[in-house]
Amino acid sequence: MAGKGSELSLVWSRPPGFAAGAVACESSGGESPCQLCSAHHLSVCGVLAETGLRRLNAISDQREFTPGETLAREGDPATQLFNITSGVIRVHKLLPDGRRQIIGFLFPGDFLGLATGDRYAFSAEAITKGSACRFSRKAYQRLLVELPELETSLLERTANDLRIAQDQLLLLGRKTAIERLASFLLDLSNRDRRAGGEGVEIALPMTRAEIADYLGLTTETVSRVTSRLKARGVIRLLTMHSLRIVKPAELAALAGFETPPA
Amino acid sequence: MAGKGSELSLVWSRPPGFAAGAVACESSGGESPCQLCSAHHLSVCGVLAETGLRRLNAISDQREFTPGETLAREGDPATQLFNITSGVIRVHKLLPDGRRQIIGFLFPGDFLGLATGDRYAFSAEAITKGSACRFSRKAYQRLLVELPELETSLLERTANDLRIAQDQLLLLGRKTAIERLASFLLDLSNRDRRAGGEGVEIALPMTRAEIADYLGLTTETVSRVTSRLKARGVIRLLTMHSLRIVKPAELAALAGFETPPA
DNA sequence: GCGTGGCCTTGATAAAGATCAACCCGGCGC
DNA sequence: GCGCCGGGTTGATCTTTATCAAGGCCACGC
Repeated sequence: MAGKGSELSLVWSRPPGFAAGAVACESSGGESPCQLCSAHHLSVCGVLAETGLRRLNAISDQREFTPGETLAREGDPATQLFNITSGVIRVHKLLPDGRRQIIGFLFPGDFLGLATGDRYAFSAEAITKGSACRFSRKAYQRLLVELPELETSLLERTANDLRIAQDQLLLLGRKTAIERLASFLLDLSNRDRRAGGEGVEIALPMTRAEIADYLGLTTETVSRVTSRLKARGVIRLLTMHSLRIVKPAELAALAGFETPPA
Repeated sequence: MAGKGSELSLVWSRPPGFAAGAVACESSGGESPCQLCSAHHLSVCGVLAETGLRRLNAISDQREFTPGETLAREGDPATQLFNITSGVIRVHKLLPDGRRQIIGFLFPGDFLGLATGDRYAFSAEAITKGSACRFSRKAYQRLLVELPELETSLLERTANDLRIAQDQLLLLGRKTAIERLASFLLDLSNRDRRAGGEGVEIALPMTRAEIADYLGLTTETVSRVTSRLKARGVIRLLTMHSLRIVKPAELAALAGFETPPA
């Protein structure tokens, strides 16, 4: 009763950590386009062998995007799936009066679009220019049946996204403004480390307003709290869109990071 | 590279809506125990045919629980998975100083325990007495490889859980106290309807403190806001732990339900 | 039947963060 | 070069919700 007729509910997905796979799915026209994709080792498709990759490639095309461009709109039919190969995307939900909650920021290797039901439950817009592999949802679902390792990988990521969302529930429900910002900066730091960086110099491609809408705060509060962290010598602003973590331990302590009591 | 060695990251899962399946997985000792399970049509295992069910049943045992009992503790090795067959469970995370965020309430048919990494990222405790099918995580993961329809079903549910979590992000990040409570009551109403009820008389098995920790509020605020809804004639309290929705439309309007602007 | 404890409600006050407002700064177009 | 504009910071005030406190209700045990 499942497996073939079931409407798969895909939402969006990030690498659970270091993906161990080999290659990815950017199709740029060369003889093995996915092999050249710079997001290969971070993507769901990273688990696929030559054959599977070719099949995935066959149903994908490349989509470039520029800042402000919309990839998906909340409420629209969810016909397309994306695998981000470069650039940064923000994903958000709106209330009728315009209040916005940013659900997440997507970076290369993240997967976008797999929504419960047949309509997007969120909007996705580009923050920077970039590119993504685009799939028809139907075709992707059909392929999933035939590539169980892809389905397993997707389940893994979806479960990981769920864990991340649950961490964010704790943040939004119970953390103070400074704890929220500290947690956010540590997340960015960890992401940078997973991508091979030092996790010390952090890029902030998003605006203060976007950070605010992600952390359930206002721009003013984000700005004030940033200043407090700066004043305490925990961070140093390099430019408007990059900073350095000077005291990682103090930042972690402020974040109340994942340290349940005895 | 995936599919067999991959560490599956199972978290917890609910029915995406009406599950169309046939039978479920409670093992009570009869000749086809799963067939008799009252949660069969709500559970992941609902998609399995006779053979698959028997195999699942072979690796499961029945676990009864009483109010206050702990099924999983945040930080402990995540060795067990549960499929709730009766009763209500609360799932929460803690900050070092004891602040609590309830991640969700689990009802019959919900799936619990599939955590990223090898430790539970949350605690799960019984609110009422009840029972669950218990599985070893390892055995379950092994079985998933052989029962692709089960894996598909699990992916579907995990994606659905993710959508629910994202709705909750919007609630915690951007909704006011009264909007949060209204949304919560509508969720319970919808759940009741999916379980075959009218969605009008709502059971509240949890305490005010638990509602507060789910909605990112305090007990006092939950109590005050409940009183306001009562005063406006939107709801009527029947007992401490059940109420009637008198004006569903008004409640939905207050909840700001999923109605993004034009 | 009475006392006790847990849970809930309501009131008074306090605090965190939102809102309103002014100003700064840097980039861009003209 | 100058003015404009979007984004960011900082300050003053206001609002929402938390916190502190008191009291009510109900179930349970003795």
